[in-house]
Amino acid sequence: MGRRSSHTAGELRELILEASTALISEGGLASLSAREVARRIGYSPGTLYNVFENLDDLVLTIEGRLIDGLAEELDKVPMTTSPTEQARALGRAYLKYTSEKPKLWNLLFEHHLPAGRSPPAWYQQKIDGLMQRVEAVVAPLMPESDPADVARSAQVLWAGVHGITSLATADKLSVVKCDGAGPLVDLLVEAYLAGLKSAKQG
Amino acid sequence: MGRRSSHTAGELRELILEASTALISEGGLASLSAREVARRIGYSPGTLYNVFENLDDLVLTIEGRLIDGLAEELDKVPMTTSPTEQARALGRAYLKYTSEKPKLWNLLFEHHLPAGRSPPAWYQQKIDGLMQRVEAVVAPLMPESDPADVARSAQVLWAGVHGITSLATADKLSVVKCDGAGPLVDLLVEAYLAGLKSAKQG
DNA sequence: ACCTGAACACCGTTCAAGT
DNA sequence: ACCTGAACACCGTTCAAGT
Repeated sequence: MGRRSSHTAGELRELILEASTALISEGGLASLSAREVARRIGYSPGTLYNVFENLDDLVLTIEGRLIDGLAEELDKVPMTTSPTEQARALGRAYLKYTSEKPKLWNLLFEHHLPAGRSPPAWYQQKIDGLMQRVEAVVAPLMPESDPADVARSAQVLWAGVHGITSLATADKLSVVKCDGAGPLVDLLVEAYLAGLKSAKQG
Repeated sequence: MGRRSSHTAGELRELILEASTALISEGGLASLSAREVARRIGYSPGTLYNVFENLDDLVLTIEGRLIDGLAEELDKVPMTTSPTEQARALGRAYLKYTSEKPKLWNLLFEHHLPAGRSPPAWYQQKIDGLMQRVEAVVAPLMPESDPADVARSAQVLWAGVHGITSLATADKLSVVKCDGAGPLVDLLVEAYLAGLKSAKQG
């Protein structure tokens, strides 16, 4: 049929991303299919491949937006309180963001590139950006420690919060009830940071 | 062709599970397909459906074996040392088990039942069994606390270790280098438990 | 330049038909 | 009783052909 021109290239791209995001939000990565996206936006399957290299490319783009969205939420956390309070707020923000659209966030863990391929450089940069936000909060709590120790402590804190939210939103590993995850995040942040302090003093 | 009888029902079941496990170990859940399993064991696709209800049923069976395998490893941890040392050993055992076959362990998080369906009762029981092992180690550290607090503390510890191993074996979220995960688990266990103690005393 | 739709090589699952 | 293989309804991706 040839050019349709009812949408600009940018609009078409947005249409595809919106439809894909909606599908994943409802049923996870397994519900995403190029043909279903094409159906929903009224184009043929081939059109997706004019805009994205393939489904992996499309999914990576969505993942990038998810990470950006979390970074924005973390930036809203006020930095005027005590470091421990900041860390708790950071953890709560992570929990809130990821449990509001759990299937979408789960995309970061469900989706794997084919064997040899590694994620693009911008992807790792976005992840690093998240980590830096955590380090900035942990650093004041460890004034005597070198940067490598601060980085490790931040990684552990981050991973711990991730672990709680991951198990809370998992449908099969419900060692944690989703409603009760908030207090668990608080407990982790408080006990872990208290332990860090006492170790440094002792 | 009719009956082949070169394998008993039990042998056939084992053949299917072995081929499936091999496929997942190599390329994750995405690499599993009923047709490929059938090809590898020299049967037709339909045969799988005489043995398992469907692929979800097959995958749940594999997941059950993975959980059992982890439980066995945890049971090898000596219970003669201090509770903190036991907890560290438990965390290390989890890390070792899950990072030896990361794609296989990832199955528990990649695989989702269809919308309405929930996992069988035995599944949750196996998960509970794991949690009880952690609680048994945490309980002596919190002699003054009621069982609910012990349970929550154990959940947080478990989730934290899971978070570290999860990020260490993830191919895209490498906030944690896989080699360096051991010390991070130690750090989490030690700091968190130290923090728990000081909170109880304070 | 942009989009289509047929084509190719795959899927999961069912079930009548064969031995 | 057990197994097959064709059938159905799907996939991702490509690309010659159309406007």
